[in-house]
Amino acid sequence: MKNSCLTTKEIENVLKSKGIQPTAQRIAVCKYVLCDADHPNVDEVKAWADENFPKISLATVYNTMNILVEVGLIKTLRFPHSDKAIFDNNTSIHHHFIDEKTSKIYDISSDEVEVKSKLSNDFEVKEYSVLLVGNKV
Amino acid sequence: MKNSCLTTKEIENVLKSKGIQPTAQRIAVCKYVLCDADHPNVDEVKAWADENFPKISLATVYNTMNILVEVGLIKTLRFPHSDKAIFDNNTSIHHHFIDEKTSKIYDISSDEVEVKSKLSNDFEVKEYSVLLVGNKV
DNA sequence: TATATATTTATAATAATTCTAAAACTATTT
DNA sequence: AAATAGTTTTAGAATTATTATAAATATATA
Repeated sequence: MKNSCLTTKEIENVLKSKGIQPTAQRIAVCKYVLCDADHPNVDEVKAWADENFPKISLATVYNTMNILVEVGLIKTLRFPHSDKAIFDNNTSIHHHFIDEKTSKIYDISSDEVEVKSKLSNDFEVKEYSVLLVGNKV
Repeated sequence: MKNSCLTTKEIENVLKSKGIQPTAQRIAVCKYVLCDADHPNVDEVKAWADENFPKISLATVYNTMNILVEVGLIKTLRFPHSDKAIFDNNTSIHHHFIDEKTSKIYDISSDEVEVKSKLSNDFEVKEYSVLLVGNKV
């Protein structure tokens, strides 16, 4: 398993703090999803887990991802080019650039793209993000 | 059928100009999708067609939407809250506000939300759009 | 340790979309 | 106008993404 941004103990504590039982499968998924993963879809999480964890079912992967989204540890993204959900462990405001050819997603910080809303008050904006599409050279 | 923004003749011409044979089914779908529809999904297009056109199959609806996207008459949108494709007959740069509660999508013009990119040159941006999420009052 | 509760699993079910191949339609050639 | 070639539509099968189910397993609690 690759070097992770969080120790097992830390992941356990994060899960507990959110009221989630830190089972072996959940910890394994989190090791990938909260650290090394870069906008993975469910298949990628499953593939990683199959290589780095003795046994996990696809149902548990889906279930765990849904739980992580519910408690706000990750976010679900969907883009026009694919019908698969993509997950993002960066839950603060930021943006995405998607390469037309490769479909690779790049995180774009709020510093790099400025958004100014002049919307009327009846639009109460809670969050926003910019999707940029183009060519990465 | 509701009052449409394009006559049948005009739709025929639009399709022909894109190299698409203007069949009865395609014209019917276009009457809705290019005019009255407001961010419909495939089900909504099918439901409209079932009421306003003698007979059309779901496969033809999918097929027609795909063709319209290919030639650039409409765009596909996908948002985190749903795994269904949503179609937009506004193909120029604009933005979307989605109401958390109702999932209704509001078009937001470029005048209302300003986007300024400071991205480095290796990101060649071809198009972009802002997704705003919140509460519409 | 026994028991209650929660989680995981394999599999079935559902839902969105695409594929297939025959039938129906449209355009073109005669 | 009939024959032919090419295109589109259709019903239904296939595929893919995701959720539901219910039995087996694991964990927490008394």
